Amino acid sequence: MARVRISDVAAAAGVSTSTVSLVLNDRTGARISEETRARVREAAAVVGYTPNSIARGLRTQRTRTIGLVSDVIATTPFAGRMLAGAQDAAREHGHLLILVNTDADPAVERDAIRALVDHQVDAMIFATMWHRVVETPEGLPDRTVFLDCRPADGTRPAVVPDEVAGGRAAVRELLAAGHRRIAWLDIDEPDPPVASGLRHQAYREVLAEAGITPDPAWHVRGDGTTAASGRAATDRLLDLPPHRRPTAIFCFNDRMAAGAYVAARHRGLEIPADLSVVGYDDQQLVAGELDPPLTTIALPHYEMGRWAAEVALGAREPPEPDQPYLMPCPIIRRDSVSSPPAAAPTPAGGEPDTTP
Amino acid sequence: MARVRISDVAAAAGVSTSTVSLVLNDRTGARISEETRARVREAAAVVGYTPNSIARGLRTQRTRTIGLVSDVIATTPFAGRMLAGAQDAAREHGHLLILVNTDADPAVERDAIRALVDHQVDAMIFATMWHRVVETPEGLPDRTVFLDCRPADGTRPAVVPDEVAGGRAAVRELLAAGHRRIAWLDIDEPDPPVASGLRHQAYREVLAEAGITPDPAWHVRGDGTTAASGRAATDRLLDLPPHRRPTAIFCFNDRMAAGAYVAARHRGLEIPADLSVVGYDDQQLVAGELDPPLTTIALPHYEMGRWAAEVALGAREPPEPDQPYLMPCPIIRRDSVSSPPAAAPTPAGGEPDTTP
DNA sequence: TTGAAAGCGCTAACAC
DNA sequence: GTGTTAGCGCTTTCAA
Repeated sequence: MARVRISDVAAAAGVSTSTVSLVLNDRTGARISEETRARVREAAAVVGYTPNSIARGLRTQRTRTIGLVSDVIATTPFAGRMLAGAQDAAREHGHLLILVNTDADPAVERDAIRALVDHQVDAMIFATMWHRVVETPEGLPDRTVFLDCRPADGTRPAVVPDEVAGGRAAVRELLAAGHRRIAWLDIDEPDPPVASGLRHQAYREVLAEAGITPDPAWHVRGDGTTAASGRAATDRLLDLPPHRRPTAIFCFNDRMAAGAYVAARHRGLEIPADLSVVGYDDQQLVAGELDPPLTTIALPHYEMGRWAAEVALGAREPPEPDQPYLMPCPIIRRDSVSSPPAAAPTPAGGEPDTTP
Repeated sequence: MARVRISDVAAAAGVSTSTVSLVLNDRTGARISEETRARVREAAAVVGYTPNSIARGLRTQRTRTIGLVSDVIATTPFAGRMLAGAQDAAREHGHLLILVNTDADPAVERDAIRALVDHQVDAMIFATMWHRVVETPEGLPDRTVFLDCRPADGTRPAVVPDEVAGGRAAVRELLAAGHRRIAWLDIDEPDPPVASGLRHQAYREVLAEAGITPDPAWHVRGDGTTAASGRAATDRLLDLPPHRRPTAIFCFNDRMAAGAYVAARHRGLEIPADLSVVGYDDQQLVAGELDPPLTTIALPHYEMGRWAAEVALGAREPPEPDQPYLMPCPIIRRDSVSSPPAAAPTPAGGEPDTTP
C-alpha cells in the first residue's frame, strides 16, 4: 500500500495542496474558512494522511530529531536512566531520538557525528558514561549539549552531577548520626575520575567544618569495579587499632560498599550497629538488595538526560551559560547508618581545623 | 556556516551536479573518466562535502535508518545488550538507529510507530523487555522484526531466547555432576512469563530422560524480583526431610539464586559442596559477584539485537520464516556446581519414566 | 479566502 | 563521457 500524500487529501477535499498544508499546520496567518478547514480535516482523517517527515524536513530544514552520541552508554546499568530522560523530553517536544554508541572509538565517534549532522538533526547530545572532562569533538553542531561530561573548552551547555554537594550530604549524614571517625573509601585508578576528587573535597570540607582532622589512614582505596576490592580496603580500616578505627565509611560507590558489608560480616560486625556505611550511585540491584539496604547518594541520571534534551531543544535555558549545570544528587536513606557503638572511644587526634 | 551542497562541489570541480553524484555514489554504470572522478573527489574533499541525508532520502525513498520501539528496554539492566547488538549491526550496514521507549503505554506506542513510519525508516524492530507473546500493533511496516517477543499471529520474523535448550543445559549440568534430587525454583506470577513454562518443560524432559520422577515438593516458587523470595523458597526446600531434600537447585533467575545462597549460608551449608545452584540470565552484578560465582544460563540479548537488525536490513534470512528464531542460551560455568555431598542418600521414589 | 508556482538538495532518466 | 531536466512530498511566498 502506497503512502497517502498531501495531494490525495487535496483531491479528496477538493482544494489545493497548499490549503491542506495551511490547515493541517494550523497556520493562523492564512484566513481559511471554517468550513474549508473542517472539510480538509475530515478528508485527511478519512484517507489516513500523516505528513512525510522527510519531505517536510527537506523543506523546513527542521527534522524534529535529536542525535545522541555516547561512549558506552547503552551497555551499562546507569545508561538507561539517561536515555530514558532524554527520550522522554524529546518525545514531549515531538522529537525523535537517534542513538549512536561509539564504544569510545574515535573513528566511530567521528563517523557518528557526521552521520547525525547529515541527517540534519535539530540538536545533539554528547554523553559519556562517567562524569569526565572531554575534548570537544570536531563537527558538533552549535546546538550541542554535553551530558555527564564537561567540555575542556567550556563553550557549550553541559550537565554533570553535583558531586561535591552529594559528598557533603553523605558525610553530614554520618556526622549527624554522631560519627567522628569517618573513613573515605576511594577509587584507585591511575587517572582518577572527576568524581573521586570532588567527593574527597566534600569529605575534607565537611570534616573540617566539624572540627575534625581526618587520620590519613582513613583514606583507603579499592579498584572500584568489584565488591572484593571494597572488602580488602575495609579490612585495612578495621585492622586499625580501636582508637583509630573508623566507625563509619563513606564509599566511592555502592559496589565497594557491598564489599565493606562482607568485610564487616566476616568479623562479626553488624551494620549499622557496629559500622555505618554510605555509598554512592544508588545502583539498582546493589544498594537496595544489600542486607541491610544501603543508604547512598543517587546519581541523577534521568534528570540529567532530561535536562540535556530540554536545553538542546531550546525549551530550557542553562542558568549559567558558561558553567556546567550541577544536578543535585539526592541522598537515599535506607538502613546502613546509625549512631556509632557506645563503646567506641572518641578520636585521639581530632584537632579542630583553625582555618579562619 | 552554511552547509556545503553538491552544487558547490560541482562548481569547484567544473562539472555538473549529476557527475558529482555519479562519482560520489560509485555508480559503475556511468562511464566517467578516471581523471574527472579524481577531480570530483578532490573537490569534494577540499570543500568538505557530505551528502544531505534528508534530501537523498526524499529522492531515493531510503533513509538508512531503522526504528526501534520497545516497552521499557532502556531502563532495565538487560536492555543495553539488545540495543548494543542492534546498534552495532545497524552501524555496520551504514544505518542509524532511532529509538523510542513506550513504557508499554499503548497511546505512546501508536504515536511512536506513526512517527517512525513518517520518518520513513527503512525497517523497524519491535522489542520487549521480557520474552512474551504480543498482539501485533497496528501500522508496523512490512519490514518489521520482533525482538524478544513473538507476535500472536506469526506473520513476521521474530527472535527469542531458546529457553528450552537453556533449561536443558542447566539441568544436564546438574545431572552430569551426579545430582538426582534437583529442585526447580520457579517464578510465581498470576500470568507467568513464557520463559517459566518453557524452562519447566525442559526440566521435566531432562529428568525424565534420566529416569527421574521429580518430587512435587521440589517445585517451589518466589516472586522473582527479589533475592528474599528466593531465600524463602529455598528454605522450604531445605526444610524437607533428608531423603527428599534436593542437593541442587535450578533457579528461574540469578536474583532468586542469590536468595538461595543466603538460605544456604544461614544453615551453614556450603555452595557448591552442600548445595549446587544454577541460575538463569547471567545478570551482571549478580551472577559474577556472588560468592562463589554463580553458574548460570546467559540470555543472548546482544546476539538477539544483532539478529533482529540484520534481518530487518535484509542482510540475513530467518531460517524458518514462520517460526521465531530460537537464539541459543549458552551456559556460563562458574563455581556453584559440584557433585552432591557423599552423605546424601539416593532418592527414594525415583522411578524411571516409561514413556516410549 | 484560496491556488499556482517555486524550491529545499539530491538522484536518475535521458539527451547529447 | 557528461550535462540537462524532472521530480521525490512538502511548505511558503505571491498573485488572484
